[in-house]
Amino acid sequence: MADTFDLIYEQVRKIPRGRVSTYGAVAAMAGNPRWPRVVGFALHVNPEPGAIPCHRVVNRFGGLSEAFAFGGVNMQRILLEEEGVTFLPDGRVDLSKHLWPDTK
DNA sequence: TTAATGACCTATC
DNA sequence: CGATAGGCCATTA
Repeated sequence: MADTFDLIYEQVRKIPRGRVSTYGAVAAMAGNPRWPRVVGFALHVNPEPGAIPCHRVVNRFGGLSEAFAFGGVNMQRILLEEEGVTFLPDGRVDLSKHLWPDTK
């Protein structure tokens, strides 16, 4: 059942606080660099919203998702800000400062 | 069962 | 270097 999803959830759960990761990165870390779309679906299902911080997962542009499963997109922005994430005036997350893992 | 779509990304020209 | 096109997995209808 939760075989492919479990890997994704595991990766998302490993995301440190105050940091954001991308679907492609999570998928790649999960062991499948061709699941960015499945990752989105996995988070869409979000069977454990209390253990799967989807708000820490953003797309390659740093833009959050519009179909947030927690309660609201604005709530996601607050959560990230509370965690210490910086938001750009464009409404995107500063991947250059919170992208995880830090590609350096 | 087949077909289409989707919280996307990577590769190539 | 920059831009464009296509493709992959899974799910749902």
